[in-house]
Amino acid sequence: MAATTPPATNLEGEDAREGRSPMMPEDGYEWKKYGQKFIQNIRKNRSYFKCRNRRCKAKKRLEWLPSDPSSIRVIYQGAHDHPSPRPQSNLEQEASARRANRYNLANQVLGSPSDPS
DNA sequence: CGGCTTTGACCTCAT
DNA sequence: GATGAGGTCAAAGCC
Ligand SMILES: [Zn+2]
Repeated sequence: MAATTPPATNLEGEDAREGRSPMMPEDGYEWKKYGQKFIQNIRKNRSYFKCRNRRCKAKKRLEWLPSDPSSIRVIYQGAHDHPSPRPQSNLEQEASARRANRYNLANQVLGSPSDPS
């Protein structure tokens, strides 16, 4: 194999930083990731997000199976002190609000592709 | 320069 | 009293 060591052609690119952890799901707010841990209790991966606003105590956590990173569960904790600086989608925005109303003002669970229960 | 992401270490609570 | 799990903060690196 002559070990050519392709210098320029970065074909194999280690740029494959994708698929590791779910990207920041913009749901209408800005979040800052501050931790990630594997929960043994449910055998799931958990990502911890905090609202960009220091005044806001709203937190968000992403939970997904290491075997199925496609299905992500979003758990919102706390409430915001400021309106959404990021209009997401009239349709989804209403849906989100409706869901929150159905569950709690600070404790909702969203399913990724298809919501289970 | 600022801001965000990632990992490790540290803290706390329950058993 | 110690351990494990869960949760949070800080520092470094990168753009
Ligand atoms: Zn907020």
